[in-house]
Amino acid sequence: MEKILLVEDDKDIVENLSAVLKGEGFSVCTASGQKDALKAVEQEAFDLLLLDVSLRDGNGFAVCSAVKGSSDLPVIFLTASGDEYSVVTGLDLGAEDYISKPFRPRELVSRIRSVLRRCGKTQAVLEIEDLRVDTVRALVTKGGQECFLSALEYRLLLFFLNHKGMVLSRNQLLEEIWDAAGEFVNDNTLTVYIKRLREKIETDPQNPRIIRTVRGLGYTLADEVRKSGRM
Amino acid sequence: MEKILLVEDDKDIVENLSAVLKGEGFSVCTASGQKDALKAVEQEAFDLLLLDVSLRDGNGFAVCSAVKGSSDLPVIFLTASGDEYSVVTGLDLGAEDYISKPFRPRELVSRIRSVLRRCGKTQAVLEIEDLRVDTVRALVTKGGQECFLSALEYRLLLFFLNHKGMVLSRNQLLEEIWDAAGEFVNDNTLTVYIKRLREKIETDPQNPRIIRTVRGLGYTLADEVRKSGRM
DNA sequence: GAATTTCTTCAGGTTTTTTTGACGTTTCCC
DNA sequence: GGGAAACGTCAAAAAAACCTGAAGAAATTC
Repeated sequence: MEKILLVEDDKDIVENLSAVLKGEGFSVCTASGQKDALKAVEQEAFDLLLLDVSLRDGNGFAVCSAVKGSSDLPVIFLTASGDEYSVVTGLDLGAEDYISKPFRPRELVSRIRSVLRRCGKTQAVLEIEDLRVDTVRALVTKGGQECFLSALEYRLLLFFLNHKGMVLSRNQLLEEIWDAAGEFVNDNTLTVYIKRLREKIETDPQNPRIIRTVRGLGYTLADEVRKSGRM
Repeated sequence: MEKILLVEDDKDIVENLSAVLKGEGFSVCTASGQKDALKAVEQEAFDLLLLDVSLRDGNGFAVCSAVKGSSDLPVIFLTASGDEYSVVTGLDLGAEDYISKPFRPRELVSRIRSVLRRCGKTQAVLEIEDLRVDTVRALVTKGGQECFLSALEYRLLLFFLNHKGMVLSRNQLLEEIWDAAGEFVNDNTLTVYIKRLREKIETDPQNPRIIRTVRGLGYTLADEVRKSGRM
């Protein structure tokens, strides 16, 4: 799952885009100003930066320069319509692409995909134990046998794989996987999905090795599989 | 892999474009002046020439004339924005297309692909199972029998073939096949087309092997045909 | 300008996924 | 042990995703 940092200070756009991108299977973080953006880039490893040209505390160019100076993180600018100057500047600063507002979400997604592909940021295969996830084909296999996951099961697994070793709280998971449209879902939905996922990917679903419960805190996908259950 | 010669003397552009094109799977050589360009064309066989109109040692037209005089190498001009005169001259000289700066990398890539296809410089025959697509003649056959596809059906199939193995989301397909002109189409249009395409190219349309549905994620064209469906 | 083909949409059906609520089990603390 | 919270299980209801056939628009062809 590719991580995108969206830097934009129009709340409506943030909300809308966030939902769309999550729906398309991206992991989205947001920042609303230059400072936040730079801090986020420093702290976390993103695969792509979606950068509004006009921010309250200055323009996006500064952010782009800073980022490009210290990494090869791909950048897509969001520009106001017909703002030729920004386009030129953006591309000069090494941005990979730009898109003018108003844009169709679909088109943006397609641009994002294209840029990610071009920059080789699309991680193709994730593995843990005898479980293999081919993210290009959306193909999950366990010991060579294909596991047929539903869309949400797949998304959940992907999120775990991209946060190996971290304990993910129930809330965090509900937000990331379900909150795409801003709705709330029953807390138990997550529990059910964990169960289903375990049934499909664990060797012994009653005694889960891959997705472990950390009582009171959440769930975690074992970074490396330790020998025994209990500690 | 198609070989492109990029003739341009702005170092930044060269660097940027080079990276983009390489990222998209092209082989790129560069030349910064008329002389270099002509020498390169003589010495190596390219599939396409990307030619800046304004070069330090004269304009790109001379290069174009020379090249067109002795070969059928396709040419795309890079022109300064709004420079109508160059556009006309370029096309008069037999150039296949032009694009004005500043341009979106993605757009250039799509133009390049389009020109290559038009000029038959791209892979001519695509195959899967007993299905053969001759992209030069736009001829599709299944087990020797011709399939009569409509323009959109053909475009859809081609897109699948060029993205073998990838799961393509409905949005992505709508964007690529339908949304090019900015219009929206009903989501079901895609569904209907998938059905029609399957009826024409699948051995058993009820049980599609070539274009598979990945519920919740999209469709995919199997890059190798696996034995069975469900397990 | 009528006929034909292609494209798009609609309405309805089928299947699968997603969500939920009721109830069981484990864990922890008093 | 009793009780409360956290987590697990199950099955049924609700919703979404996908498929299908037909019919109205739009474009092409003759």
